[in-house]
Amino acid sequence: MSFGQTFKALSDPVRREILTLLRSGRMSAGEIGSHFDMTGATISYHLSILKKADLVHESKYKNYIYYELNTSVVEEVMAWLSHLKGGNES
Amino acid sequence: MSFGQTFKALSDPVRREILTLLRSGRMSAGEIGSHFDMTGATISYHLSILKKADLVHESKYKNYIYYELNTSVVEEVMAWLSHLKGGNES
DNA sequence: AAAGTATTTAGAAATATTTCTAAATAGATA
DNA sequence: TATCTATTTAGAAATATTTCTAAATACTTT
Repeated sequence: MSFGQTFKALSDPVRREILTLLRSGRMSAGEIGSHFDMTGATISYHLSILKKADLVHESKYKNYIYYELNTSVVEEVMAWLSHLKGGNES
Repeated sequence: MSFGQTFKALSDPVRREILTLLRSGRMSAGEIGSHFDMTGATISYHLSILKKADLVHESKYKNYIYYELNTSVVEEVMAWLSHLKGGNES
């Protein structure tokens, strides 16, 4: 995991909204796309960025690809931020 | 404050390193720049991004401009991330 | 006031990001 | 098997980001 990749993934409003949608559970690519006024190809691009940043995991079922939040990376980012404001250890 | 701006600011490695430097206290622009193999103009550009994201504050003394971390925005970002992984309230 | 030091601003070049359309892939159903 | 549905990939256009050099600003010291 690289923080650069993770923060870059988090820097786009569409991707943050996708993550927010996934708070309530796994969702297929198409279902995610239906919340946005964009082509499926664009949504797929954003999902690939989130996947590379390991912020989501995918699983296949029938015709669909389901995405779900990976909270462990979210926690790593929080730990980095916590260290930042944490004071002057090490 | 906009999360987009904040995450974008955090997505660059130079800017994350500047913030890490500022963990140990305020520092002048030149002192910050001396830690990088880049022109002062480039460092100034990065500082302006951090400033716009409200991640740092500046104060002037004599010839120098000092920068320091603004931890309150760091906390707002952490709160957003916490909400993300937090489960399904609201 | 003149010269020096610290920092920013302007403008340009190289690179990266975001979006689209069109085509490709993969799996499901008729 | 042929076709339909869901999703991704490729390629291109528009926009944004990062870096540099050169010049401008601002404050200090001589």
